[in-house]
Amino acid sequence: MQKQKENIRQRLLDVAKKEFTKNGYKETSMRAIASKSDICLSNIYNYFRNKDELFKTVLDPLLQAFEDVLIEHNDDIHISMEAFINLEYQEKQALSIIKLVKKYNKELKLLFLKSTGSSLENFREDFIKQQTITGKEYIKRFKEKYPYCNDNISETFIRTTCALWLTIISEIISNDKLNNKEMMTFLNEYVQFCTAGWKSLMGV
Amino acid sequence: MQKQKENIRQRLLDVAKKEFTKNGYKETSMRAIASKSDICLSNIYNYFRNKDELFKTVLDPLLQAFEDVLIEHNDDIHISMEAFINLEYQEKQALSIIKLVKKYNKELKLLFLKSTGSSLENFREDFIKQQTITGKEYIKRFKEKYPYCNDNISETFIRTTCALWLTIISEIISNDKLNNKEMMTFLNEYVQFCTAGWKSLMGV
Amino acid sequence: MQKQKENIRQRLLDVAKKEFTKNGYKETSMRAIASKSDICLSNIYNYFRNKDELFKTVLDPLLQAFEDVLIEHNDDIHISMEAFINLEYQEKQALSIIKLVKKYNKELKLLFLKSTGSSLENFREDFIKQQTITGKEYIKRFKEKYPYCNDNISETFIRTTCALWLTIISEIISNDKLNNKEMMTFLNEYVQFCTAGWKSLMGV
Amino acid sequence: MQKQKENIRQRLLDVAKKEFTKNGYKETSMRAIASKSDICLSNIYNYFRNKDELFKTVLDPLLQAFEDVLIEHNDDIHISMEAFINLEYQEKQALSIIKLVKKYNKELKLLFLKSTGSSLENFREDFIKQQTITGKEYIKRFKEKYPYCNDNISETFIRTTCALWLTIISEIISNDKLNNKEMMTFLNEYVQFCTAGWKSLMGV
DNA sequence: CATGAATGAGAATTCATTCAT
DNA sequence: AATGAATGAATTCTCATTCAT
Repeated sequence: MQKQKENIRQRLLDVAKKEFTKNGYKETSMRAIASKSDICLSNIYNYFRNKDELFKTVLDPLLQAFEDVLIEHNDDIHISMEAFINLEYQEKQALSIIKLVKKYNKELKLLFLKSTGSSLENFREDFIKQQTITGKEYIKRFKEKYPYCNDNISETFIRTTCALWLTIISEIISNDKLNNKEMMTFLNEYVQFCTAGWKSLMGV
Repeated sequence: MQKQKENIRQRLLDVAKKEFTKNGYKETSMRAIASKSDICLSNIYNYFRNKDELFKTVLDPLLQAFEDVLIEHNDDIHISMEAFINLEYQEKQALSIIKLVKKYNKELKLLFLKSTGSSLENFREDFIKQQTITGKEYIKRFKEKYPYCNDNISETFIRTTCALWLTIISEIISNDKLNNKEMMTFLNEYVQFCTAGWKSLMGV
Repeated sequence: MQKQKENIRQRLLDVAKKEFTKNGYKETSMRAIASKSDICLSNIYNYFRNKDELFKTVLDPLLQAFEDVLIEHNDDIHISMEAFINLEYQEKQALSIIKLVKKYNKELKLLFLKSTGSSLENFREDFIKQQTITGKEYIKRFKEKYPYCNDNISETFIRTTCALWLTIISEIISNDKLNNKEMMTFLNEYVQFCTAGWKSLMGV
Repeated sequence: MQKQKENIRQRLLDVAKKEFTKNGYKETSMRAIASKSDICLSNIYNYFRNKDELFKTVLDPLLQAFEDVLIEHNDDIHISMEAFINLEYQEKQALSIIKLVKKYNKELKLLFLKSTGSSLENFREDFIKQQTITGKEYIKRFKEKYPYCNDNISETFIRTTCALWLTIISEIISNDKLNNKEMMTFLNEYVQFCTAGWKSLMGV
């Protein structure tokens, strides 16, 4: 009995993910989810309060992962030149992105490209805002450690680099055919590009 | 043969721009446009064949400007180190972007952020595709002129820089309060960042 | 001035005929007629009271011709074996049909196939009814002249032969490619078929 | 997965048949069907995908019957003089038509007289085309069996006799008050008429 | 006469959600 | 928990016609 319930719930989530991903939040109807999952339309409401909650539940694992990454990243943060020089460190970062992207490819697409109309439609914007704060803090502490560096970077530019981060992810997930090696190549280019950019801007 | 007074037409376009910008294409109803402009719903259809055409007409000036910029840019293209070194040239480019963004702030927001559901919803993607082709061509010709440079850049990365270009614009338009000076500061940071990045990547 | 008026009126009628013929009464909009004739929509109402009147005016010549044919036919009616035997007479009849069909091809199509929704939509039915009465009268008088013949023909059958008459016309007008010779061949087959049929039924 | 009770569905079909028959496909609105059947307008769409499907479902039994008749008739076909001579055979044919017409009186009216605008609007035309092919084939095989007969019959005439077949049906169904006996009388007249006609034309 | 503008009724269809059983 | 049924608001769009100027 209990198993049966989970069964239905999972089937709903699977179908919902698929449909939401294919057509976006707004263009996916509860009807469609019901019929494709062979579950009575009104029965869906026994499992999820409404469409938005179903949507959020679909994205829950990704949202969790995002939070984990942020927490880890913030804990991990060590203000040092290392981030600019240590390629190994950078590669590790890149790999963790790839892992995330691989695991949550569909969900990322959904969250960033297809969530208009849902309560998560501002996630991208919110995320950027938060990351911008973190970025500013980072530069401030960097300045404290390396006083000769230039910390006079406009907030807009910091925002932009955060947005770029998401643009990168969007690019990867939009491009279905990238294999692991191509991803690594790409990320290395990106890392090299940004490293040079930041060094130039901060005068280090 | 009916010919409409510009009066009404313009009022419609104004209200439509406002509403579309506020709620996006899909979430804006013809009803709303009608009532906010005090024009009978069915009367709208004497001026625009349908919602999509109204939307496209709102964006027409911007689309025109885009085309002009592209054409001019392509004509203008001169493969040279100058693009990397000549700050004056870069500043000129930056200024032309600022002008575009200032003039079409709302329309840009609309086109890039709120056009889902309309026939222009793929504009961003199409634009990136086209620009990627131009970018690849540019690198190829650059290599011919400066054979010692590295032209081994992945297509994905080129795509990303094009996307970045649009991300930049999106950032500027999302941030309503930027004055001219802040914009210039920001664009200079961006130019410096990218210049350093490209130099590093291409080994020049 | 007067010329101008006729000009517009005629242009309207021409375009209306074309559009009505193409899409039928109901599916043709006044708007379409206005725009295709480059005449202001509301101006149409200076020439025709409403859509239905425009439609009827388009069909007026045909309706006139129909009336003429009926009157002539009724005057002409001479109850005699001749109608069954005299091939020359029959050929004359056939030719007059061809002439009518050739001249009013489009109008006939319109009247019989595309008038649903207009006040003429029952023309076919009304015409058949009227012709049925004539047919019954004819048989009655035939019986008076040739008492040994069988006049016990059901009304339904008489109706059917009238309907057949219209079916014939519909067939000819549906088949755009028939040339004169083919039409004559066809009509002769029809005449021969009906002659034999009637002779058998009436026992003459 | 929703499965509907037959109850409501049937009520809808009944009302739809009535309304469609009264006003034709185009002039019958879903609104009207909803209100006359006391079923919420939007609820109809839980039973039928759209107006056209509702219409086709109403006519489904008739369409089935038509297919059955055609198949049976084609199997049954035996090229012989019998068709011209054997009155018993002809009467059998006539009776089967009567049965069809009695059973599907309303549906036939609907299909042939009121389906403009629906996806079945060309049924009559399509049916005639198909029957014309069958007719030509029949004559060809008849000629093979009875070489002395005349097989030089124009396609247009064959088409016309097929159309006549439908005209007959239309006549019967237009005339609501015919009882069985009158129908038989009428069909016998028709059979006699056609037999004589065909014999004359084919010279047998 | 011509015309720009308006209009109100009506069309089909979709949707998320609710409710009694 | 499951389901059939219902619903009301919303959507885009079409149309014949009228009216003041």
